[in-house]
Parts: sequence; C-alpha cells; structure tokens
Amino acid sequence: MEPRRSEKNNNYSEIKCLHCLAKAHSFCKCIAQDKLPDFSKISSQKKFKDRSYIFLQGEKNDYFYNLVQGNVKIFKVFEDGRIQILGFLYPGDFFGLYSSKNFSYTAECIGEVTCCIFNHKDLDAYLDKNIELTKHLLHRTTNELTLMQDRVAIIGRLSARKRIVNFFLNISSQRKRIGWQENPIVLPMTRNEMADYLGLTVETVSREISKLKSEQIIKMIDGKQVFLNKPVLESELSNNS
Amino acid sequence: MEPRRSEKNNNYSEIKCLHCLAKAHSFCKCIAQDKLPDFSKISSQKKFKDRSYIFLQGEKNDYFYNLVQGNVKIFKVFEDGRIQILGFLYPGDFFGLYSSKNFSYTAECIGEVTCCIFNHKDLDAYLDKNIELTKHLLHRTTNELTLMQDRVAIIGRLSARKRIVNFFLNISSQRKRIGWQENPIVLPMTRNEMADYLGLTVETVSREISKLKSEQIIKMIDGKQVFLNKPVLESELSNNS
DNA sequence: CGCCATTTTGAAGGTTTTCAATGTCAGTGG
DNA sequence: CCACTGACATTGAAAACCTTCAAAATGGCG
Repeated sequence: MEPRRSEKNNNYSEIKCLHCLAKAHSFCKCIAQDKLPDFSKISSQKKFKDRSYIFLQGEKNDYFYNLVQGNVKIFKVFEDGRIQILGFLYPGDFFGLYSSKNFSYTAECIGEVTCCIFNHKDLDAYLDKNIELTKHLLHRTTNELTLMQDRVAIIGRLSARKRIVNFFLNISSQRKRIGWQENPIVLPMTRNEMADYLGLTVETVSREISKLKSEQIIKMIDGKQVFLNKPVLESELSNNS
Repeated sequence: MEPRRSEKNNNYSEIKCLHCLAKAHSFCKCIAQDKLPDFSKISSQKKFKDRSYIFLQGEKNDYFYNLVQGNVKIFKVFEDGRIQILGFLYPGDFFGLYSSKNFSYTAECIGEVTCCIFNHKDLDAYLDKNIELTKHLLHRTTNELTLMQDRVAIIGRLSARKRIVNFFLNISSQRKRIGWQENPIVLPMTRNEMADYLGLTVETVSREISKLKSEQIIKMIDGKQVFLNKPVLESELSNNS
C-alpha cells in the first residue's frame, strides 16, 4: 500500500524518521523500518535556540519530547531561586514524561536543539498498537528510575569530594558507552551547572577540583578537559575517610 | 469456560488474585476479572518475617515483586556502612524492577510481609499479551521517577528543617490519598530511618523535630503521632530563611 | 524493677556555605 | 595591538549548618 499524503502534515512528516540521526539511541529504535512512515506521522520536529526553554516547570504537560540533536538540561527551581539540575540530556533521551500532569521541571537548551514532539493522545494511541514500543519505553523509564535512585544516594550520603569524583567517573563511562574516548573527559557544563547538579555550591566544586589537581589525581587543560587517574579515583570512592 | 487446573500449580495459585487485598492499589488492577485466573498463574505468593531481607543489593535480579501486605523499605548501603533509604513501600507498590540486571538496592521487611513474586520471563510474556497492563506499569514507573526526581531536589537543596517539614507534609497527603486521616499523622519508622531517608543523621532529625515542637508548629504524642499545623508548615517550605 | 533500644540533648569539631575579592579568558572596540 | 568588558573560575576568611562523639532521658517489655 502506497503511503497516502496527509492533509495536515507535509510529506516530510512521513519520512523524517527514516533518516533520523538519533534513532539508534531513541526509544523508537525498536520500530520496524516498514512501520516508520506511519509512526513518523504522530510526531513533529521542532528546533530550539541556544538557552531557550522547551517548557517551564509548572506548565501543563501535553507533549512528550525526544531529543534528536543537541543537549538539554532539565532542572527544578525553588522559590528562593536555588536550582537543582536533574539531568543533562543527549540525543536519544526522552523527557516531558509520558503522563498528563504538569511539568515538574524546566527543560532548557544548551546550544541549538532539535526535538521530536509527540502529543500525548497520539502517542498513547500508537502505543496501543505497538506493544514492543511500549515495553521498550518501560525499560528505558525503569532505567532512568534506577539512575535517579543512585543520585538520591549519592547526594544524600557522599561528601562533596566523593560526589565530584563519582561525577567524573560517570562521565567517563558514559563516554565509553557511546564510543568516545573515556580519558581524558570533557566537561561540557560550567562549574555552576556541576554544582547545581551535585547539590553543592560553585565554590565548593571549584575548591574540591583544585585539591584533586594539587594531589595529582586529575590533570586539567583549560578547565574543561580532565585527565583522570582512574584507579586512584575509584579507590577514593570506596575509602572511608 | 471453566478454569482448568494446572499440573504444576495448585488451585490456590489460580484464584489468589480474585480476592487479593492489594489489587485496588496494584499495577495489576487493570486486569479484567475474567482474565485473573490466567494472570494468577504467573506469580506465586510468599510470606516474609519481620526484618527479613527480600533481596540484597547486588544479587542477581530474576524476580519482580508486588507488595500485598505489610511494609517494606528499600535502601542502598555504602562501603562504610552508611545507608540511604530510597523508599518505604505500602501494599500495592512494586519493586525489584522490571529488568534483568542486579538489584541496585536491598529490600527489607518492616513487620510481616506478603509479596506476589513474578519471574521476569513469565511477566514479560504476559505483558506481550496485555498492552493495558504494560501501559499501566509504564505510568506507575513514570510516576515513581517523578517522585525520585523530587527527592533529588529536596535532598540536594533543602535544609534539614525543610526536609523534615516536607516529609511530614508528604506523609499527610499520602494518608489522605489512601483515605486515612491526614492530621495527625503517624510515623511508622524510627528516627534513624527518617534520617537515612532524608540524608541526615538521627541527631539532626531529633533536634529539628524538637525545635518544631517548641515552636508549636507540631505537637507530638509518644513520638509517633504528630499533629501538624499545616498552614505554618507550608509557609515554612516557601520562606527563604 | 531492670534491661535494652530508641530518642533526646550537649559540646566540640568538621564540612560546606556565604560573602567578598581576585584571577582568567575570550570577545570587543578604541 | 592592547585595554576594557563581562562571564566564569578560583581563592580567602568568617559564619552557618550538620555531624560526631558522649551522655542522659525515655519508653516498651520481660
């Protein structure tokens, strides 16, 4: 059967998933090639500028997002202006959550960003037709939950030094997983963002990094590139001081 | 069609879901009455004694659990013995996670406990046949994720006093949700467990509670029952001191 | 009553934050 | 080219908060 053109959507809408750059890492990777044009129709792509907000904490949630290109940070803001960053997202990560409540966090672009946007009802209807996709989404969400539990434990129980060491090691293994070199690592975020991610202040982050440098456990080039002495860093995490 | 007795399982296995006490709050609540005998066959029920471990952090995960009766706490243990409690579970809560990795936390019984135990493969096969159930599990997991994100923000950015105030208010609304009186609340856990849940020490928890008492913001009977001055507690959370 | 676990309180100490100042670096315009 | 600017990072000193160690109080239970 030849794909019929929708009155509402242009042709691009039907084929965009066929050559999606992020498909290999996205929740939709389990969709068969021949079903892609159909799936393609329920979402639209949108570009966002650097530092623009994709949505704000508290807004009504009607959409589910899949990051195609660029980076996004999601964070909560408190009444007094304090910030807690929940995550730095990469292509293939989804956010906005599959539920019909209000957004519990703000999503902001780091650099230029492209997202796939799904209306809840359309996605919901599609999930009814594709159990494989639903199960995959469940697996990914479960995985996110496990990671967030790790972070509760890290922020709740580790010293500033250990949080930073753990952060560096995490970035390293994350890079390894997606095929980048695991050492040195590059810190794409500012010290302030690191602090807001780890539940610390900039000053503490800066001081602890300085200590690690002076102890030769890490080496830095221009503050962004970090060479890790991994064995020492790993022993740092398990020692009881 | 009359339900046929399985050779392997006893008759109880097929009917236990029909009069399950926790069904109304469980992930399986969306299963139609006539499908229950079939669903019933893929799980077995098990009882656990007070303070026994259902599984340990690091063990291989082959099972998915649904709490039927009693309370369970799930927590992470660090090398130095520090503990971070991730949650206090109530009937209808599931745990053990739907994935085939190792357990990332320990599950321990608080009092006598009854659980439904699902083998991953069996549950997985059943999910293939019931998209409604899969979607429901996805919604519940998404909800858990949102709650865990809240906790990252609370532990990362709130003072001891605010964490405790927030904790009390959460218990209150949780009680309201399941139809119990929302004020006074009852604290089913020890001060130590509260501390391990909030990323604090017992002493800090005790001191902050004492302060709240002396300021008349809460009143206590025998250290377990707490009368909350809710308006004041809520303003506590939003003030900037 | 006496025991034991839990909770509370006290005092000292340590870690992290706060406030303030300085340093670094890339981009801009004289 | 170099000084100026503004954002980001580092460092210092003092203060605040939370923890640690220690002791006393409370409360349930044999």
